[in-house]
Amino acid sequence: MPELPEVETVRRRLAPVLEGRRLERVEISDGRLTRPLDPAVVAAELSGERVDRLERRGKYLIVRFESGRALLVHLRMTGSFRQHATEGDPHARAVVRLDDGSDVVYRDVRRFGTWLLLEPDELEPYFASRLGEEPLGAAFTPAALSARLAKRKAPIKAALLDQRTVAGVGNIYADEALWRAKLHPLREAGGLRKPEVAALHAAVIAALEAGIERQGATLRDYRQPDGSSGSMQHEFKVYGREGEPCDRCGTAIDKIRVAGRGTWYCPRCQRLYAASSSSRRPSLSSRHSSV
DNA sequence: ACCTCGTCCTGGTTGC
DNA sequence: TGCAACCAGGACGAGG
Repeated sequence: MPELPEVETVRRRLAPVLEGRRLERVEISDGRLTRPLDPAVVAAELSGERVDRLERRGKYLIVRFESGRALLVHLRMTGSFRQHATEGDPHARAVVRLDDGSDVVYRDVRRFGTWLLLEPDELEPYFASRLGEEPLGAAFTPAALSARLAKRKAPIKAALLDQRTVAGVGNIYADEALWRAKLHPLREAGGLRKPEVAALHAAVIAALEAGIERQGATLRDYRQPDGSSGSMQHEFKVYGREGEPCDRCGTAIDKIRVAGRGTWYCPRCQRLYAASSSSRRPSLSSRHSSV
């Protein structure tokens, strides 16, 4: 499940390999990859293009060509790139031969990943309708996040998974950000108070930056293009840690299901309801009796 | 307009 | 032991 930190790590590794190179030949062996377009047609269109820059927007990799066209790659669950072909790899779905003679292999066990070739004027509208602010960009402010959450009745976890709220957050980093912000995943998105939104804003950034610093998390299939693993999985505060103690308070991490996704949180640090007033100030009866 | 849920996919794990 | 059922989940479209 490559999310923003994993995709950014792939981008950084692949950029020096691809930038400036001409795609000599492209072979696509998975009929689903370019759906609904014929993969042979897309492969032929890609052949001869020269890579200008490798960029990222949310979880999308953007291969920008000198022609102005762009190949949008979404890795979905199990998509990955390898700088070296492995003989007889059953999950290799495409091979790109570069003009320096090297091959870049795209592999994807579950075949959810997609390649979409866009003309120069198609890129902007494609993202505009699908993605919110880039979380590590200047436009992602507490006010911007607040505006995206306003009046939404959905649980905050569901809102974070919606790419129009903030681009690039997936199931893992949503849980990690909510833990950092001390917010229960079922809190109503539009009901967060201003300081809570501010905390969430900072938490999203912190969680994603921690992931990038660790070169992503390696779970199941995700690998970097050179085959090495990220280490963020060892830093998870809640994700996948059901029953283990919370780093802050020692309470056992709980697992629930929100928006159809496994969701981990600390039941003590991340309360759904504010602590009852009786725990903070004397009850009516005790005040009366203390006279 | 917003929200929830089913769909797509395969491989690893669980349960009988 | 063998095999079926279940689980993982990002984006999208259908339906409420």
